[in-house]
Amino acid sequence: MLPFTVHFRSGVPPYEEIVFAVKKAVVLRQLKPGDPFPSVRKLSQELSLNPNTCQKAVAALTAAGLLEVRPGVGTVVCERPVLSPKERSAALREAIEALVVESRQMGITLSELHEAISEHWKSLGE
Amino acid sequence: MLPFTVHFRSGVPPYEEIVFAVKKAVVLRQLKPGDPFPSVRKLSQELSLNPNTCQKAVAALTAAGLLEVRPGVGTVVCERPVLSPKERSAALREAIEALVVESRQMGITLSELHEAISEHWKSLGE
DNA sequence: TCCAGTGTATTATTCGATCTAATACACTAG
DNA sequence: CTAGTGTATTAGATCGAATAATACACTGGA
Repeated sequence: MLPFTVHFRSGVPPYEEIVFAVKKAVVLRQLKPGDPFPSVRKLSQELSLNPNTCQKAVAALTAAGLLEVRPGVGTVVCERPVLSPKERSAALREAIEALVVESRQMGITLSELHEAISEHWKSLGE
Repeated sequence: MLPFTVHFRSGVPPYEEIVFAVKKAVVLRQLKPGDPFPSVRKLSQELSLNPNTCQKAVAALTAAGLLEVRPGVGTVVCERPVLSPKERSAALREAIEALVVESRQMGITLSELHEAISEHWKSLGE
C-alpha cells in the first residue's frame, strides 16, 4: 500500500497526478519529513505504470524540494523548503492570476473567492 | 491591432493562451459586451497562427459563453454569463484545490494567500 | 443577383510530449 | 557478494496539437 492516493484523470499526464498526490499527502500529514518514500519499482508496481514514468515523478518532486535522494539507499520526504515571502508569492503568481481572472470572468465576488478558499483550506485540516 | 494581448509560453497550447487572453481582456474592460470580435482569418494573420488553431480558440470561447456567433456575419462579445453561486464554486473547485495544496506545501499561510489574491484582484481594476 | 467576408467542416500531414519497453550502470546496506 | 536503491540510455507506440489546403453555407451590401 502506498502512503498516498493518486487519482488519474484523462488529459492529465500520470506523472503530474503523482506529483500533486504527493504534495497533497504532505499537506495532509500522511507523509511526514523523514518518512521513506516508495521506490521507483514499488511505485510502478502499485500504480501499474512504467518505472520510467514513476522516475519522472520522483525527479520532479526532488527538483521541487519535497524529496531527498540517498544514492543507493532510497528516497525520503524532505523538511518543508524555506522560502522568503517574496519567493513564495512569486512562485504562485501564475496560478493566482489565472484563478482571479477566471473568477472575475464568471462574476464571482472577491468575498466569495475568499470564502471558497478558506473552506478548502480548512478541509485539509488544522 | 487586436483588442487583446496574447503572451505565448512554451508548453502551453497557443489556443489556450488565446482563450485566457480574451477572458482577461473582458475582465479588464478592454473587450465589452457587444464589441465585435476579430474574425478567424484576422486572428490567424495578426498572431501568425493557422486559421484552424484560432478557430479552436473561438469555439472554446463560444462554448464558455464569452462569445456569440452570428452565422455569416461575425462574432461578438457576450453579456456576462449568469451562474448560480453553487455553479460558480463548482466550476472553480479544481483550480482552488490545486492552489491551496500548492500554497500549504510551500508554507504559505492562509492570510498570505488572501493578501496575494486581493492584490491581484485590485490590479485588474475597480 | 453577385460577391466578398463571415464561421465551420473535412482531410491529411508534421511535430512534440508522453508513456512504454528493455536494458545497463553506479551506488549502498547487509 | 548480493539485493535493492536511483539513474541513464535507446527505441518504439501513441496521442494531442498545430499546420496546410480546401470546401461549404450563411449574410450583408454593391
